[in-house]
Parts: sequence; structure tokens; C-alpha cells
Amino acid sequence: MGRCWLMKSEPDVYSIADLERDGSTCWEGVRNYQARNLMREMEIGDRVLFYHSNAKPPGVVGLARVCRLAYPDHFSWEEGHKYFDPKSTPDSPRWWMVDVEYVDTLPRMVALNELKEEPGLENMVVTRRSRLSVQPVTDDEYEIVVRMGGGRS
DNA sequence: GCCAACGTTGGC
DNA sequence: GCCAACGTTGGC
Repeated sequence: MGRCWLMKSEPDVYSIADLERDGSTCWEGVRNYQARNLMREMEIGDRVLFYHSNAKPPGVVGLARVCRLAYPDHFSWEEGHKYFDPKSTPDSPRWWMVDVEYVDTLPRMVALNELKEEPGLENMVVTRRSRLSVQPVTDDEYEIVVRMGGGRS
């Protein structure tokens, strides 16, 4: 059934409502090696918790699904682009991205402070103050969060 | 806006 | 290969 992940996005930049409108999107701009490596492990159909960071409050707001395997983040070699990195080239891409598609908006968002208090989520990466913008989530953690948000899994 | 956590860079 | 300096993330 595939693995589960949590992906952070600032709602001012790209929100779950934006994803719902677009249907799917490329996850460009990840410039952290650990997050990049995790995206390269993703498979089609993997479940994603969509998390609003730098929000008030921050938390999980919806569900998404991986719909394209990792491919080079071409914005990294577009000079002048916000995500330009001179060390990344078409011949030797340094940064990668996946595409994700909209699945659902949770009836109730699950705020970070709720995640921190929920039994069973003690080891969830996001409750451990990790800055990582792409994180692995266990099946159990995924189910708990979806249930907290009133969604169907 | 502050600042702790933590990842990256670069001199040595 | 160490580690100090620096930059960024992101909760509060």
C-alpha cells in the first residue's frame, strides 16, 4: 500500500486550497539533502499528510498522494529563478522533486500542539521539532492523524 | 520579531 | 576532517 510522508508548505506560498484548485503540483524548491533523498524514495500512490508551516496555528490540513516519481528540479538551473543553484545543471542535477495530487481537505485541521499531545505520536518526526520539510510517517501515525482530523483513510 | 535548532560552508 | 561562522527554518 506504499509508505506515508508529511510534507510542509507555507500556506502563504502554497496552501491545501491551492492544491485543491490545481489538482496536482510539482514540489519544487526543496534544498535540503535529507528531504531530497526522501523524495527519491517515494513511490506512486504514497500517502502524504499536507502540513501548513509558518501558519497560525501550524498543523496538518489535508491529504495528498504522490503522482510522479522524483525527477530533476529544473528550477535549480534557471538563472535568476528564486530556486536557482549554480551547482545544479541539467547534466548533473543536484535537486529533485516529485508531483503530488490533491486527495482531501481534513474536516478539522490537526494543529501541531494536538499532535504533540496525542498518544501514539510521541515519535512522530514533526512533534520532535524537526525542521525537515519532508518527513517519513509510519502507517500508524498516518491513521491516527487522519482520524483526529475527521478524515477517511 | 525573536531566537533555538540545526544544516551548510569554508578555512585550516 | 574538524569546527567556527553563518544562514535558514519555523514555532512561539
